[in-house]
Amino acid sequence: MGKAEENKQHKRNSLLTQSYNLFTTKGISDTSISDIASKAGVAKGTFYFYFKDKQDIINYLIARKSEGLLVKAIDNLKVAVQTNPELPVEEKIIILADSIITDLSKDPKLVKFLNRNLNLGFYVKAYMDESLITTVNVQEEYAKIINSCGDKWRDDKLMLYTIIEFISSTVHSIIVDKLPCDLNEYKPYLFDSIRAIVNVYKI
Amino acid sequence: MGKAEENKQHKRNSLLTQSYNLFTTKGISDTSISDIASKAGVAKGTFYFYFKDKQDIINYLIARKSEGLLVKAIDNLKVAVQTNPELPVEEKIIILADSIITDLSKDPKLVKFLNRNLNLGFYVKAYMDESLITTVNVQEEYAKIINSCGDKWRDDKLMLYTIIEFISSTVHSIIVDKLPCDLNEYKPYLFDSIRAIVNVYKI
Amino acid sequence: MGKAEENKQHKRNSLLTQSYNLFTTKGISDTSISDIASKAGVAKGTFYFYFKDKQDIINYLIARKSEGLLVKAIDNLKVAVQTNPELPVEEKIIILADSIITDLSKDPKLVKFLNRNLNLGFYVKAYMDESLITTVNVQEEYAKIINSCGDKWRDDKLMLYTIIEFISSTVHSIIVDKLPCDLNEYKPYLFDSIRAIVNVYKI
Amino acid sequence: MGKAEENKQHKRNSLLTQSYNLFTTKGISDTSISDIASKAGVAKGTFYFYFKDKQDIINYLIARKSEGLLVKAIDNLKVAVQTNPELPVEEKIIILADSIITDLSKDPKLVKFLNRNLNLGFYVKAYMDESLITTVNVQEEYAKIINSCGDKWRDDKLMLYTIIEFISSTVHSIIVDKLPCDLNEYKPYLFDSIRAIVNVYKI
DNA sequence: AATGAATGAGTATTCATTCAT
DNA sequence: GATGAATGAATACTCATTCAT
Repeated sequence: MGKAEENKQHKRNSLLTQSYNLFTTKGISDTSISDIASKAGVAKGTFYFYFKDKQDIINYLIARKSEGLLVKAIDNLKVAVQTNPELPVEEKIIILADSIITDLSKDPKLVKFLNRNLNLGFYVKAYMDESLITTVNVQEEYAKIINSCGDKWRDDKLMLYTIIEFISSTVHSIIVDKLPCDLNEYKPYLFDSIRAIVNVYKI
Repeated sequence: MGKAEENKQHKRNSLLTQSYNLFTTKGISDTSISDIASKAGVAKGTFYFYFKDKQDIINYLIARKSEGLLVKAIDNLKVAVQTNPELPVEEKIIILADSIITDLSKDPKLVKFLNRNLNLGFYVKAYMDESLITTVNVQEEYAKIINSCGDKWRDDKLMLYTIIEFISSTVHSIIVDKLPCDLNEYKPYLFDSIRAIVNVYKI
Repeated sequence: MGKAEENKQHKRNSLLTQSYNLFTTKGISDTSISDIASKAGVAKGTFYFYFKDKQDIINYLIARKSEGLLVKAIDNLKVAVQTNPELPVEEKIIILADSIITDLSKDPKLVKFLNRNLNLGFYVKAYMDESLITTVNVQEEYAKIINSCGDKWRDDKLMLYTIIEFISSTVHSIIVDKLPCDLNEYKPYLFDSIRAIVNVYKI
Repeated sequence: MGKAEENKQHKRNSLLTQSYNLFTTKGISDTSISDIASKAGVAKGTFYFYFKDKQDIINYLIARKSEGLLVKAIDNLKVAVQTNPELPVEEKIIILADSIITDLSKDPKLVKFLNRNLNLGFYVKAYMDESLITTVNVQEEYAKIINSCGDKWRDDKLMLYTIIEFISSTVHSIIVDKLPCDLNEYKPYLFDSIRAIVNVYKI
């Protein structure tokens, strides 16, 4: 990567970082492109050199942020497996879910920003390649985990979709609106529900 | 209700109906108050006599539409119970869910409009009273159904919350984006998952 | 016309007048809607209440201005006819043409603004009714003049179209660019040409 | 011409060709320098190496296109003269006019692009030399034709100016707006009018 | 209760042009 | 000769909201 290319990456990153800050503090619709550009220290037109429009940068951010959560969850799982190699799949998935939920609960602004769109980071390829340095292929990693045990599945992709949707939607109201109850109160139900869903997909 | 009062209700209804049509065809952000007023045949200023702003009318619409779904589901359940009085709770809930999902699948524009906010129609009281003629108290009815059987629950409200979030989030992507699979393909998994979740909440 | 209606007409007129001044001094594309609104003493949004966009107000102006020329030419002809009632058609048309050309030569900015679009004021009905107070129907008047004599025509409307195009295009370069010669030098040729064209259309 | 020089000419030509395509399909004001550069396969900055700005390239195009029409008309006339050497001037001019009109009627986009500016190709020297390979001096050729006969003229240049303006303005509306009548219907009047104008300039 | 004229802040977006490489 | 990243001024247009009638 030449010096010019480095500089481009740097500006692009600055736009992503600053826009995320503005989106989560002022709100998406109250953040103008002008705001973003000036916070990032570039001219307004420069924004349009790097991103098509506001939705474009939002999509990159969702991808980036949700992939971050998913990658960190995998890392946490790997550690847990080292100390306890014989974990059943359900418990592996619970560990993943717990990692994600814990991170989200620490960052309500992120929850609000993702707005039940966690799945976008998992499924929508379009926004992943360019913005991320990670070489981890998230989908592949999750497939590995699910299929590393002796269990057979009715449809493993559908199970993952279901669980991610389940987590991101139930947790959203609880973290953002603190309704209908506290997260800690909800967690046991949530984890039991996840275990139950996993069992539905087992043959 | 005097003639004047009737006229007011009529205008209010016209605003609600026409705004829903515009929201679902042009999209919410591409629909202006001006559009709504002119379609409803009233002056722009009149809109503000009936509703605070755009979000206000949206909330009334979500309440109206989702309550409609929930009420219809109860009706369908009542019919089913008449022919089969000994239905277990799980199956009652499946009948409710099936009614809601079937209605949603027939009306993708409604799904898009509700945008995973089905719960709003269930929980947010504020927008219910004025806009609806129904005298059915939805929450009460659901409580009755769940507790009409011998089963005891760890937390019946939380169960309902969980199931409604679960349905509205998983079904949203499937109906709107037709991803990751077809609704008919997903239904068996969905119903099995609901049954599993119900069991989680049983003592 | 109520007071409110009068006020509206006044604002509309102010927008037309001020925009014409700006268009002819700064040029059309260098005049912004903002400029027009502020000169007319109204808010930017108010411009859009009266006119669709810049082209809309331009069309009204062209109609207004070119109709003005055509109406004045008729008036001049009427005077000439009073002193000399037996004028042949050719000479009547020359008097009309002379009136138009004389007015144009006194106002090069108008020539530039009309930009060979004199015909628009004659043919395009859409922009005439609202902006003009005149009750003179220009087209009808011209038809009367042409058919007031014993002559028969192959196609009187086509003749008029031809002559107006002829005048507005040849005179444009001469007045705006002062090329290829002076207007006074060109006039005899122009008038002879008009007479010749008139003869072409006589049966 | 060295290889580098050839390459330059090639790029210049590409810019001219591609900009003409864009101007006539998207319209002049909806075509940006960026569009032109990318279609021509060069960088944005390169455009400015070859042309001053948008108007500059437009002028070259008008010159190129209208000179093309005028040159082709001369060729057609030469052929006609071979079979019929005793043609009177009027008819020679009609042959030229017919050639130009026929070409224009086949290419309404060109008519729209030239926008009554046919004369630019005839008179404005500035844009002729560089862009054209033709060694034909159009003005000279036309002078030759007009003076090849026994006739004497009051002012031959003015006649030519008048006729070209006359053709380009009347034909413009007819081809672009299809108003006030069809070209074929108009042609006899047009040709008769041209003959009449020619006679006006004869001594 | 209803109107609709008026507001003017606000925003996205474009684009010609420059200049360091 | 060529590039394309960067600029930032410029502009059209929208729209929620108000308020005198």
